[in-house]
Amino acid sequence: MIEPQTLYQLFMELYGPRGWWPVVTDAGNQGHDAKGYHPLDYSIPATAHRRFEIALGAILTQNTAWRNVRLCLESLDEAGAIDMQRLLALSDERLEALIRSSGYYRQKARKLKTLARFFLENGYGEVSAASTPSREELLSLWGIGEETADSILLYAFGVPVLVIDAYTRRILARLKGEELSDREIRDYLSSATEGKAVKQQRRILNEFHALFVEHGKTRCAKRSPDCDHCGIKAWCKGPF
DNA sequence: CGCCAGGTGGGAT
DNA sequence: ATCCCACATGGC
Repeated sequence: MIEPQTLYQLFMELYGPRGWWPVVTDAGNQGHDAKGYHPLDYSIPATAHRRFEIALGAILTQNTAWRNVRLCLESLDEAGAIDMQRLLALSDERLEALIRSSGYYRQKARKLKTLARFFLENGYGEVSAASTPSREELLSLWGIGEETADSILLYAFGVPVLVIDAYTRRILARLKGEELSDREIRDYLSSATEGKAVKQQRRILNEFHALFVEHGKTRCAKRSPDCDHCGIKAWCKGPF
C-alpha cells in the first residue's frame, strides 16, 4: 500500500491545491473578492454567515452533486436565510421550495432547521463562540452523520479531523485491492498528520478530502474509471 | 433512458 | 452488528 504522504504529494502534483470548502455567496466571504474556491486559504471562517453557510452546505450536499447545492445556497442567501433566526422563521414549505434543487428537500429542510436550532441554542454560530461543538453532539442531531459532522468540524470550525466519504473509500479500496473499514482508513491516513502542528494538520486534512473528491470524480469513477490517465495506477490493484 | 452524485435514519434480520 | 430501503433533484 502506498504511503499516505506519497499519495498526498502525488495528488497535489496532479491536481494542485483545491481550496475547499467552496463558498458560494459573497456575504461573509471576507478578504476575498470572488466567490468559489480559495486555494491556499485554510483559515477558519471569519464571519457567522460563512460558518453557517458551510454547515448548511455540508447537509445539502449529502449524496448530492455540488452543482445542485449551489443554487440552493444562492437562493437561501437571497432570502436572507443564511442566518439561524431567519432560517428558523421560514415556514417549512418556503424552506423546502428554496432548497428543492438539492433533492431530498423535505428531509433536508428538517435537517437545516435542526442544525440552526442547535447552533443558536449553543452559540456555535457566532464566530466568537467560546467553544466548538463536539463530534458526539453533532452526531446526536437528526440528519447529521459522520461525514457531515466531520465536514462541519473541519471546514466550519477548523478542527483537524479526517473527512471520509464515498470517494475516499472507493479509491483506497481499489489501491489496496479490498474494502477498508473507516477505522482502517483513519489509522492508515493518520501518519500524514501525526506529530504536526494543528494549523498544518488542518491544511493537510482540508486538501486531502478535496483531493480524494477530485481524483474520484475525474479518474476513479464508480462505474468506468479512467485508469489510462490515472496518476497513481502504478500503486493500484483495481479497478474491481 | 438509467445511472450517479462530497449520506442518513429507520426498520428487519 | 449488518443489510436494505426510502428519500428526490438534475446532469450526463
